[in-house]
Amino acid sequence: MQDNQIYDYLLSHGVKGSVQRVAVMKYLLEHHTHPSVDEIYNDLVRKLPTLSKTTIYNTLKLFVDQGVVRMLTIDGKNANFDGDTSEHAHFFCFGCEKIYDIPQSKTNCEQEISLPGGFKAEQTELYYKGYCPACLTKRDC
Amino acid sequence: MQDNQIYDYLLSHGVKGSVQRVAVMKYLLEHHTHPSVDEIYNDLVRKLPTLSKTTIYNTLKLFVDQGVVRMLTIDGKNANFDGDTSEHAHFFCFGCEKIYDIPQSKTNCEQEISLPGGFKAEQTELYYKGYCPACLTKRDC
DNA sequence: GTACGTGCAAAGAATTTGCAGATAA
DNA sequence: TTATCTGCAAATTCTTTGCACGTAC
Repeated sequence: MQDNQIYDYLLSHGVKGSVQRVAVMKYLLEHHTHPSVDEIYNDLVRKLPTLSKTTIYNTLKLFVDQGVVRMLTIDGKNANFDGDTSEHAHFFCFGCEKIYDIPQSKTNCEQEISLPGGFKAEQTELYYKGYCPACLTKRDC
Repeated sequence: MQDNQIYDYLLSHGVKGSVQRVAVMKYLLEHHTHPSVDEIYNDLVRKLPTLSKTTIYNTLKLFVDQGVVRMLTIDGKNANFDGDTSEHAHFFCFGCEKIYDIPQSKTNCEQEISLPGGFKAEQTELYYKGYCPACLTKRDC
């Protein structure tokens, strides 16, 4: 994906671009690994040697506030980030500690409807935790 | 609720009791406020002046591992704890930053079924985020 | 007396803040 | 120019660890 496409993508979400911001957004669009701040930083600092972790924090906070990126708190330790804002759930594997995308249809979880008592949800996060197929095989259970 | 009932409740979940453990469990059963480590500590230290925050951490970790307590990572900052392990979702209000319980029926979210590709979920967490009725009124929207 | 629980102090890790220099419109 | 963005260093906060003492069976 071209940098100027990403620049426009950010602009359309109310975020002014910069070399660093485009790099972070590009990273999230190309890596569906739900990276942590550290992972993003360690990968990007090779291409942008002067990059600072503060900038990663600033950038991700901005992206999350503008709704360009989702923050996941599934692993209980670090925050993880997802450039895919379409409706889907996440699965955290206790074995390999990776986060997997899980399709989430209205049929699977009708989350918009029927919140009682006037609660109004702007976001929904559905987290599953357990063992992924590969780790299940290793453990024989 | 009597301390010895709580002692037995813990024992039935494989946790040996102690003054501190019973106090923490009692606190969680009596306060449905989804408290953080600090809130639990600050309240309990008045009754148990020698109480240490390390003990709260140790105790909660033990409880979560044994499935007596649920850990919530909904607020993105601190961990919160819930002594109610029955199936229900949580709602985090951006205004008052409180966590509310939300009924979660199979109809609302059929989470056990149909995880694709052999994923096997042991836990499910459904988080809503938005504004609670009181905060919605204040903001007029 | 042996194993386990508790609590202090220190260490470690993650994130935020203050501010000065760099950059872009 | 003028506002905004970046990045360093320090500060803060949250959580974990190591270890000595206490407690219970």
